[in-house]
Amino acid sequence: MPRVSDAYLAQRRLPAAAACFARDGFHRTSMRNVIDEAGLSPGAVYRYFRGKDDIIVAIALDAIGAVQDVVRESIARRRPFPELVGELPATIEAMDRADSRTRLAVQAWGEALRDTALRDALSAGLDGVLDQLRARVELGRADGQIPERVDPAATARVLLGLVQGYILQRAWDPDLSAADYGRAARDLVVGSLSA
Amino acid sequence: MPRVSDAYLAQRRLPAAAACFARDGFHRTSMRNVIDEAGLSPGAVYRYFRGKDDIIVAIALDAIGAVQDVVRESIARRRPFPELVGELPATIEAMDRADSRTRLAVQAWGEALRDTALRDALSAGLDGVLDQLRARVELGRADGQIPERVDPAATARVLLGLVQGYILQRAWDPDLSAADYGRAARDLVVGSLSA
Amino acid sequence: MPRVSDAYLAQRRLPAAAACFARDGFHRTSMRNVIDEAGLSPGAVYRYFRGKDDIIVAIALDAIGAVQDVVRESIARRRPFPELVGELPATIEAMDRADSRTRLAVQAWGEALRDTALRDALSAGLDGVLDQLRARVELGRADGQIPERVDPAATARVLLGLVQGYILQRAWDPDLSAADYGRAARDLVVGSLSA
Amino acid sequence: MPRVSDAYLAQRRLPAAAACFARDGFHRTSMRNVIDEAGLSPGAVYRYFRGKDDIIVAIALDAIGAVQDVVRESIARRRPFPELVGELPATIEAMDRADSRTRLAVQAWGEALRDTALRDALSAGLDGVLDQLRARVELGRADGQIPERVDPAATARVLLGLVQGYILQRAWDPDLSAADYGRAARDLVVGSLSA
DNA sequence: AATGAATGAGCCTTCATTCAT
DNA sequence: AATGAATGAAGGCTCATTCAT
Repeated sequence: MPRVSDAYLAQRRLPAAAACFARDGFHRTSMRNVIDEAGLSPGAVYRYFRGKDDIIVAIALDAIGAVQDVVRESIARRRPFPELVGELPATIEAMDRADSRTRLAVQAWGEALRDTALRDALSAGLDGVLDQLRARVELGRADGQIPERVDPAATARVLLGLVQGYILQRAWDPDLSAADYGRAARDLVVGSLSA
Repeated sequence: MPRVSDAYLAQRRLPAAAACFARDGFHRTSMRNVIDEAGLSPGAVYRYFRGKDDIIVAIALDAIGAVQDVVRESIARRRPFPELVGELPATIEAMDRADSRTRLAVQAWGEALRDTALRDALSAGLDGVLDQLRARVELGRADGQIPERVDPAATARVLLGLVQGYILQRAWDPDLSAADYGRAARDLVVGSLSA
Repeated sequence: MPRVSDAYLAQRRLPAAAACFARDGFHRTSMRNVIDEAGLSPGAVYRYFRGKDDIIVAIALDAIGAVQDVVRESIARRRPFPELVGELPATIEAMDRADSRTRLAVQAWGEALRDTALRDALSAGLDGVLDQLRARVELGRADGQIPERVDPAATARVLLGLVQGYILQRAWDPDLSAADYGRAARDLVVGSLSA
Repeated sequence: MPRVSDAYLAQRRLPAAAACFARDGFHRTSMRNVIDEAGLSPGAVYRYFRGKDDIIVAIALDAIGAVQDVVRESIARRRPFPELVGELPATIEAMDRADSRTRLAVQAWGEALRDTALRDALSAGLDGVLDQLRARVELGRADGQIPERVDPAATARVLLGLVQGYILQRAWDPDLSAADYGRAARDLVVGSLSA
C-alpha cells in the first residue's frame, strides 16, 4: 500500500530531470544524468516512467502547460486588451524565474514536430488559449472597440505569436526586459504605427 | 582544409541531410541516415564535416539564415510598415514551401540554447534584423508617423516576435493561412485595438 | 531453514512457475512472471527459494523425476520386455497430458549440461533407471530369452535412448502418436529387422 | 567491395561464439563473452548478425544440421540396416570430437520449443532424415527382409529416437562408449529380445 | 511472515567516428 | 580522394534480489 501516490512521486522526481533537460537539452542528457540528479537508481526511475521518451514528454507537457496556464490566467483576468498584451511578458518572466521553463518550452516546441502525443497535447492547449483570445476579440467587436473587419481567430493567433516570440527571445537572453517588450507590444497594438 | 570545390560539394550534399533532419529531428537522425540519403560513404562525409554536430550547426545556420534573409529582404523593400508586417508571413511561407526550413528553424532554436557557436550566429543574425527593424521605426519617428514615446529597439523585438510566432505555428500546422495571419498582424499594428 | 509447511507451500507454488517455464523457457521467464503467476510477492518467493536458479533446479528435477518415475514404474510392473518397450511411450504421454513436463524435461536436459547439481541429480536418477533395465536384461539372459552376447548395460542405455527420443519428439509435436511409436519400438525389438 | 563474403566471415566468426555457447549455454553467455572470444568489437558482430537471438539460431541450426548431415550420410551409404544402426553412434562421436556439437544440439532442442524459426528448420531437417529412414524400411519390406506389418514411418521415428538418445547421453558423458551403444543397438534391432 | 519499492550490476545494442586499403 | 569494415564508448533498460516497513 503506497503511502504516496505514484503520480506524486513522479512529480517529486520530475524537477531533477527537468533541471538536466533545461541545462543540457533532451537529447544531450543521458538517463544516467537524470538518475544521478534525481538521487535514484535506474530501476526506480523505470517504475514511474516507461522510458526516456516518456520522461521527455512529461516534462515537455509540464513546461508547455505552465506557459499556457500563465497565459490563460492573464486572459481570464479580463483587463483591457492593451493592458493584457502589455503584461503578458512580465507574467511569463515571473513564472520562468524559478525554474527555466521557457528553455524547456522552446525545446518542447521542436520535439512536438516529431512526437505525436506531444504535438496533440500542445495543439489542444493552444486551441484553448486561442479560443480565449478569440472570445476576447469578439467581445471587443461587440463593444464596438474593435472594428468589424478584424478577424478574431487570426488576431488570436497573432497575439499568441507575440507571446511565443517573447518566450523565444527570453530563452536565448534571460536579461531581456519583459517590461520593455510588454510596453512596446502594448503601444504597437494601440495603433502606434497607424498608417 | 576544405577547398572551394569542397565547399561546393558540401553545399550539394547538405539538402539530403537537411531533409533527414527536418523529417526526424537532429537527434533522431543517425549519421547512417544522412550518409545513405546523401548517397555517400561515411568517409566522404567526414571529409567535409568534422562530425555530426558540425552538420547540425551548418544546417541550423542555413535554416536560420534563410529565414533572416527573407525577413531582411522584405524590410529592405522599404514598403510602408503595415504592409511590411502584413506580407512577412507570406514571404516566409513562400520560402518554406520548397524545403521545410521552418521545421529546421524551430529545432535550431532549441539547439541554440546549448550550442555556443549556433547561438552566437543566431544572435548576430538576429541583431542584424533587429537593427534594420529599429532603423525602420526610427525613420517613422523622424517622419512623425510614429509617436516619439515608442521605443524603437523594443518595438523591433516585438515585430520580430510576431514573425517568430508565425514560423512556429506554421511549423506545427503547414496549412496555417499566411494571408490571414499577415492581415491580422497588419490590422493589429495599424491600431485596431486602439484604446 | 524451511519448515514442513514451507515445503508444502513451495510445492503448492511450483506449478505456477512450472507453467511459465514450460511456456516460455527457463531463461525467457522472468522472476516477475513467476511471481505474478504464483500470485505472490517477490519477498515471499525468496522465503522458499534461494533464487531463480534454485527454482529452475527444483522444477527441472521435478520434471526429470516425473519421467524417471514413470519409466521405473513401468519397468517394475515386470511385463515381458517387448511389452514394456511398447507401452513406455503411452505411459509418458499420459503423464505429459496434464502439465507439459516433457517440455520441461527437454529444457532440463540442456540445463544439466551446465548446472552441476542438476546434472548430478539427473545422473543419479538415470543410473537408477539404467540399473533396473540392466537387471531386466540380465534376467532375460538368465532365462535364456536373451543371448549371452548381449551387453546388459549398453542395452539398457539403448532402451533408455528409445524413451528419450520419444520424449523429444513428443515435446516438439504433441500430436505424435504414442501408440504408433510404441508399437514400432516393440516390433523393432522383437527382431523385425533380423538379418 | 568485400573480398570475402559476409557469409564466409560470419562462418569464420561463428566457432568462437559456438565455443562459448557450448561451454556456458545460450543464455548464460553474454554478448560480451562472444565478442571477446571472437576477438571482435561489438559493432563488428552486429554487422553480421541482427542480434543475439540471430546468433543463437545460426549456431543452433549449424549444430542441428551437422547432426542431421552425419545421419543422412550414414543412411545414404546404404549398408544393411543393422550395420547402419550400429555405426550411427560412432559417426556422431567422430563429428562431435572436434567441437562439442552434441552439447549445442541438446540446447538447440530446448530452444526449438520456443523459437519458431528454429523449430521449423529443425522439423524440416528431421523430416528429411525420417523420409530417408522410412524409404529404407520400405525397401526392406519390398525385399522381404522386413515383415509387412512394420510401420515404416513409425519405425523411422524410433530409429531416429535411438540416435537422439545417444546424442543426449553423450552430451552428458563424453566418455560414453559409442561402440558399445552401437553394438547394443544393432543387437537389439536384429532380434535379441525376440519373444 | 509478507510486502513491494528500491537497488544496481550488467545486459544488449547503437552509432559517431576512424583508418587501412 | 573515396570506401566501408571496424571500433568501442556509451546508451537505454531489465531484472534478480534485498530490506525497511
